[in-house]
Amino acid sequence: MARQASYDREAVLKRALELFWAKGYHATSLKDLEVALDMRPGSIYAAFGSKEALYGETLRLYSQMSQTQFEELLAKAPTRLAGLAAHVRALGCVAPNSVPSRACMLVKTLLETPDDDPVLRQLTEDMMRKVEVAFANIYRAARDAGEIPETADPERLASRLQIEIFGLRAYAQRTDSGARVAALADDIARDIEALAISKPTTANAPAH
Amino acid sequence: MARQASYDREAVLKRALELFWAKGYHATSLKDLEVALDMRPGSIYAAFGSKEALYGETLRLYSQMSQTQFEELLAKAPTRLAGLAAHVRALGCVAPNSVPSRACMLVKTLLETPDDDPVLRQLTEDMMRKVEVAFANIYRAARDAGEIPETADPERLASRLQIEIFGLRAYAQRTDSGARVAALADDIARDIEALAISKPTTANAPAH
DNA sequence: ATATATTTTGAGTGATCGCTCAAGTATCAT
DNA sequence: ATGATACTTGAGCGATCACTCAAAATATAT
Repeated sequence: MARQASYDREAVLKRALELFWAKGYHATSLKDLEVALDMRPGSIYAAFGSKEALYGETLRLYSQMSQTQFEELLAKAPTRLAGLAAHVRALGCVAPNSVPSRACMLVKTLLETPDDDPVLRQLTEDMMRKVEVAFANIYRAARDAGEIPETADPERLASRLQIEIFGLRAYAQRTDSGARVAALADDIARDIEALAISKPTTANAPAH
Repeated sequence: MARQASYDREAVLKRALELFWAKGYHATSLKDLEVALDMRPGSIYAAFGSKEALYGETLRLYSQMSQTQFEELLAKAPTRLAGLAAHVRALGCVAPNSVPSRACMLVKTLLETPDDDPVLRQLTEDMMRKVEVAFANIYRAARDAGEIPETADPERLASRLQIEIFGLRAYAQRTDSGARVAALADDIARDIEALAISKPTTANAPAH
C-alpha cells in the first residue's frame, strides 16, 4: 500500500460547486479551480478526469444536497401540500449572499449547455426529471389522501410547480430585494395551498 | 466621399443574435461569428468594437423584436387581460426549431453573466425591468377599466407574470414535447384570465 | 482618369485555454 | 532502513482565445 489522498473529496467538490455555481461552466477556468481547490492541475485531473466530469460531479452533489434539504422540509410539514408550499417559501427566503447564486444550478446548466455538450445536457435533464417526478408523487399522494380534489392532475401540477420555481429563482437573481422575492414566493405558495379541499369545520382559511 | 459598408447592419445583427442566442455568450467564439456573419475580424471590430458590444447590440435587437411582437398581440386582443393570456399562449406554442432557443435570451444572459460583466448585467436588468413595467402598466389599465378587481396589485402581478414566463421558457428548453409546453402555457394563461371580474350576464366562462 | 475616403482583408499578436506527464515526494507494509 | 505504491507537483504542450493593424481593395467626388 502507499499514501492516501491528502484532501477530503467532498470538501473539494463543495468548493468546486461554489465556484461553478457562481461563475458558470464556461466562465470558470482551470486556473480559477486551482486556486479555489488549492490543487495543482495534475491532482485535479487525477481525481476527476476532466473539467466536464468535475462539473458533472458538482451537479450531482448539488442535486443531492437540494433533495436532502427538500425532504427535511417535507418531513416537518403537517400536510404534503403544506410541505410543497414551505419549499417554495424557503427558496424565496434565501439570503442573497448565503448561496453562490440565487438561480437553480440545473437551470443555469440547461441554459448554458444547449446542444454542444450532450453529457451535461443529459445529466441535467435526468436530475430535473427526477425532481419533477418527486413533485408528482407528492401531489398524487396528496390527492389520494384527500388533500386536493380528485380531478387534480399530479404530473401537470408538478410541471407547473417546477416552472414556478425555475422562474422564481431566475427572478431572484435579477433583483437585490430579498423582501420582494419573499413576497412573490409567498404568492406562489398561497396558490399551492389554495388547491386544498377546505375542511367543513374550518371556514375559509388555507392550510397552515 | 468614399465607399460605404457592403453589409446590411441589421441583417448582420440578426445572424449574430441567432448564434449568440443558441450558443450563449462565452461558448460563441469569434471564429463562429466570422463564419455566421461572413465577415473578417477587422470588419467585425470596425463595426461593433468588441465581442461584448456586439452581444449588447444583439440583446437590444432581441428586446425590440420581442416587444414589437408582444404589442401586436396586445392590439389584437379583445381585452388587456386576454392580451396577456395570449402572450403566454404564444410563448408556449413556439415550434422547437423556429427559434434558436426556447429560453428567453435575457434570462440566459442574466444566468450566464452574474457579476463579472457589469455592462451586460446592467443592460439585461434594464431590459427586464422595462418588460416588467410594461406588464404592470397593462395590469393597472385593466384594473382601472374594471377588468380585474380593484384590490389587485399591478406591480406584483407583473412580477409574477414575468416569473411564470421565465419559468415556462426555461422549462420549454428542457423538453422536446411542444404539446406539453403548450398545455402548461394554457394553464398559466387560464390563471391570468381567472383574475377577470365575471360579467353578470355571462355565467362562468373566462374572457375570450 | 485621378485623388480621396472608407472598408475589407487575414496574417499575426500575446494571453489564456484545457490538459499532460516525467520527476519529486510522502505514506504505507515489511 | 528499504522497497513498493501511490499522490503531488508544475513546467510546458498545442490549440484556441479575443483582438490588432498595415496593406490591399473599392466606391465615391471631381
